[in-house]
Amino acid sequence: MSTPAAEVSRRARKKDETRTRIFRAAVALFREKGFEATTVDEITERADVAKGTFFNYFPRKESVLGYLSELQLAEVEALAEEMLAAQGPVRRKLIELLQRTARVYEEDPELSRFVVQESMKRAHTPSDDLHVHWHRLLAQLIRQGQEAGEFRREAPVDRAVSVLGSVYMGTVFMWLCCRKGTSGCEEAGFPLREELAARISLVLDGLAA
Amino acid sequence: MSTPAAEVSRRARKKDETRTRIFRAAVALFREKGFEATTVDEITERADVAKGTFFNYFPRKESVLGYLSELQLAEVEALAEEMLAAQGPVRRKLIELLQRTARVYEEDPELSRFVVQESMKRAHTPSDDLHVHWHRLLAQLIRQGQEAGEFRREAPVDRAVSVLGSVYMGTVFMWLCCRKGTSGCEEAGFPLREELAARISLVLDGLAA
DNA sequence: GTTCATTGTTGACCATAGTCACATTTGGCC
DNA sequence: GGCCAAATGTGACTATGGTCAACAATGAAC
Repeated sequence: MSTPAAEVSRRARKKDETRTRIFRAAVALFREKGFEATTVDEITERADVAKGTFFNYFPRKESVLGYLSELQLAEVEALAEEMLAAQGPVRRKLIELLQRTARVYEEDPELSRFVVQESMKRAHTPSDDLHVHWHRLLAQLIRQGQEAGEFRREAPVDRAVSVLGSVYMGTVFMWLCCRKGTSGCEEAGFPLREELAARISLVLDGLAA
Repeated sequence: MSTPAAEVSRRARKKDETRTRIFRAAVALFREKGFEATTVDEITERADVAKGTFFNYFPRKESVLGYLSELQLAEVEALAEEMLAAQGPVRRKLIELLQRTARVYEEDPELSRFVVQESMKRAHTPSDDLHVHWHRLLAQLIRQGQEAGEFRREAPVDRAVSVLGSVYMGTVFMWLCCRKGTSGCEEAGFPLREELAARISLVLDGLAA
């Protein structure tokens, strides 16, 4: 073919395969022995590539976590569109969206702690496409609420998104750090989805009397 | 003396001196060349101690940042007490407290980014005395607001503190990442104290109509 | 099938955070 | 002063994340 073979040239395929192999090996090891305890050497050994190859695909060890959260966010994107299109009070849709998004962390909280930490580092750099997109989706939902007369129109949408985002991230991260079994926390922590709903409700209703 | 010499034995003094010398050298270097670009070797060289000594006082390079934020928080503590005792609407006191607390980050935003990042890592572990204390101070202020009839009594104090804390941290961190000159952000960012006040107000008044 | 630029792979190499067994200092006790 | 246990200091050493110059595979053009 003389065209650049729209993403299916042998090269592109091999490249994708290699990235996936490295990614899979890395995540598997992270789950088995923890993020910090896993070395890049172990990852490349399991993925059957040289060490240098790892850094061709992921500039830093932590970048694997970034890629993981990209995949996770992609899954949630469909959900967000669904919520935007759904009927019913925006308040309920907002809370349900965030609750269902948070579910992914419940699968592997230990690893998620590092994923979220990495996310937070990048979350606020305006050049991060991932979070810009997420921000935009939330913004649409808020605007929907304003148009429906459910939310106050004076509140700037961007500010509202930032506040809700902070509360979402803060809640998730606290839950990840406070679960039973986490070092420095023997007590049972709190139920993530319930607390998330409660805190978002608090923001919606306001603390003032 | 036969008593343990209430913290002023020669040993204790020397220990303190050494810790301070290491701390000062570290912070000076962080400001000069950035946190990541500074090596532990450089720090110990400037402080005139062996490398191992550094790790006697700070288990990890990042711990220096933790100690720095302890010192900063201690300064702010007096301010918090002052606010608790002051007259006037709790809303205003709360906003002023957070605004004035945030000021410390404006002095050296570049370094503060790492300080705050480190803080966030520890912020949510229940065993961190520093943040427990901060949490308690905020809680007292909120309770004051409830008793004055300014804040809703149904809202659990702990939840309110967590929400306000998340918004505070999120705002500060976003500002630190989005200032003019930060990589990936040419635009001017936003004025920290104004945005902080606006977001806290949003939480107090609620987003719902 | 030969050539060649481009893209991808490799592993020896480097920098540095963090460890540890040993040396030194301290201060209480006789 | 001389002794000792505990606290503190030391720097050679290790482990590991990350770099890079050389090398190999690829595929387009002829």
